[in-house]
Amino acid sequence: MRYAEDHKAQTHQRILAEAAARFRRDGIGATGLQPLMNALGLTHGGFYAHFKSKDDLVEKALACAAGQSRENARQAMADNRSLTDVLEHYLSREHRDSPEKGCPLPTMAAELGQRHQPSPITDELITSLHQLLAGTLAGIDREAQAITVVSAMVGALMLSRSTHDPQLSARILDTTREQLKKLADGH
Amino acid sequence: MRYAEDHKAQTHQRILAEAAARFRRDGIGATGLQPLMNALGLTHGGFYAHFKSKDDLVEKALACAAGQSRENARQAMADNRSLTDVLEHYLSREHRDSPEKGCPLPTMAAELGQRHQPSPITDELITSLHQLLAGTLAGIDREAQAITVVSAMVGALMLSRSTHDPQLSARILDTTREQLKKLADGH
DNA sequence: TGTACATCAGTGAACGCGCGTTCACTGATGTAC
DNA sequence: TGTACATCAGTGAACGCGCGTTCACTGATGTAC
Repeated sequence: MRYAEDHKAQTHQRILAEAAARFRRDGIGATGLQPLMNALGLTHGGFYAHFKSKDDLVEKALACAAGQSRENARQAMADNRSLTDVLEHYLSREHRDSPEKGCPLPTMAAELGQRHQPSPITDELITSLHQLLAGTLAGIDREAQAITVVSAMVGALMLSRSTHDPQLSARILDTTREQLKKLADGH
Repeated sequence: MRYAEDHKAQTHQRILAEAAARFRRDGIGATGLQPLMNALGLTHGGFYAHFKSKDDLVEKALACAAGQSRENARQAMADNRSLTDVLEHYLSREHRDSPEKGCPLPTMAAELGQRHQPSPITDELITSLHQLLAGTLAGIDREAQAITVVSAMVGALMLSRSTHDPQLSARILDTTREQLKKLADGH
């Protein structure tokens, strides 16, 4: 069959979106191309009409997820959103339970460090989070505090996902969130 | 050849130690049994004389690494070590650059959350860190602060390993360390 | 002292499987004449 | 209007590879008689 003019571009985007979701949910190594394509109703052979290799997909899917993250950050800064707002979103049950829609760092940071050819996207992701948080803080220490808050946010989310004990998971999430909120009024 | 009486037990321990190192350095999924055994001068077939399966090894190697961690924590508490001491050890260049000898959480936490049959060892690791940090803090908030500090420590170490930019890596490590030290004198 | 046998940590070929990747092909459509 | 051809997104068999796992075997030693 002949397809609509933008059909291939649409398929390309669908692969990208599905990959961005799976990489964030399962990690890069645990995500196979065959299951990914099948989930979209396609066969695996067609993949290479869209991407040079799995590595190419990783790069582009990460850029896609990072773009969403950066857009979120931009929006939050434009809205002049508070530290409390950001924390209540990042350290929420929803974010913990839907990694496929959230921040790539808690699931992927460990794997990204091991990649042979490093990409600047990891750094951009981290620094865009640093900037977002610095925007919610005040005082001469705000940049240093922002770095610490980001470390705590990413760490807490990862740890709250790592345990199968619902109580421990909730305690990490809730306690870290409430403790970090205290930084809002100039510590 | 006939071996010394404890020869097999020694080999068992060597496999365990090598696995505990590789899991922490490369992650579980990226660690193959064949390369692991070859690194010890053995062939892969012999593995199953020592462990039921890779999953069995993961469980026992994690218990081994967690035991070291717990022993570290016990020692630190017995020595009445300060928050500064703990932070300078955990958020050091050495710890960042030698994951195979350090805390399993920054490398493995994301993978551990995905495991089919959960083990209590992840939780024990996290709570033993919580207790260690609570011991270095004072005030009514010390337990809550301990949870936040552990999140920040694990997050900062993972993020400092995830970037290939030495400056960003050092900034995350140093800034988080110095910021967290401020909690020592009752915030 | 010498021979036959038991022990057992480790060997290495083989298994099925899923991975990333390649490629000749399909088949519905648009275009040319 | 009808036929031949070009297009091209997607198909699916096949590739080599490393994985976890199994198992018949090796070969140096200790033991029995």
